Amino acid sequence: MGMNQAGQEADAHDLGAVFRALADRHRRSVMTELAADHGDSERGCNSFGLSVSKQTQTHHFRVLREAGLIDEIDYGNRKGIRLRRSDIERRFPGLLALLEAESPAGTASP
Amino acid sequence: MGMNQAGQEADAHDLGAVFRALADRHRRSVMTELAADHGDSERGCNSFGLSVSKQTQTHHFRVLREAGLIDEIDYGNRKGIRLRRSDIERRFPGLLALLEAESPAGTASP
DNA sequence: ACCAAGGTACGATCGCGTTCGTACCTAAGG
DNA sequence: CCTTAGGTACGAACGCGATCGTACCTTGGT
Repeated sequence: MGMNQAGQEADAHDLGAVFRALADRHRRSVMTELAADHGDSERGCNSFGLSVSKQTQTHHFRVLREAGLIDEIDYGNRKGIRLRRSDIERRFPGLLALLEAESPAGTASP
Repeated sequence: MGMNQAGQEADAHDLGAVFRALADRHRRSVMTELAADHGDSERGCNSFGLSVSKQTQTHHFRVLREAGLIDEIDYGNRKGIRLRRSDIERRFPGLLALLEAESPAGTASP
């Protein structure tokens, strides 16, 4: 029983925390990628190509989690990142669309 | 001819600048009030009740202007603040709705 | 002309967030 | 068991942004 879904924040009540989270370049790029993937597949935290140390990555993902934007699934020695799409859409409708529009493939939709 | 509409930024190209601008408590309260006023009336910069010095107010309004969120109309010894609603809606549809939802009177609509 | 009110420019301070170094933990594999 | 890979905890350094003090400018009133 070492595995749990530790870390889920109750909710993103605070729009300020969300804006502060999205003010950072790296965190915004993570959210942009997540928002663009409508399949909401679970991602590894190395799959974002962040050019910072792993300690800093830990910091950034924590900020995103505490803002209620992502879930971090703890597998012990691995970590899964999942977008809290439905929660975000409920509290802040349109926010993910703003991020998706910033995606490199944002306007490319056959 | 001392009066001009000095200071209009071309546009809010950068979503990062917008999020950074809205990350601050005082600037966000200004934008919340502006977003809630659908009449888009011109406001004086003292009408927001910001609890900071006037130098700091100058700073905050400049950040909002440089992010493309407001226009500052220069009357010489007075200043007018106006929301760039149509521009914001075009570039970042839904953003003002997010802010308006945070308004104290957000859900109160007769 | 003078003065008061509102605003800006420049500079300094100060706190917070980002970043990384070191050390430690956990699971998977030889 | 030991090693390796991924992740976290703690703490320090660094930079940037928020804030204000001082000084100066502009307009309107007296």
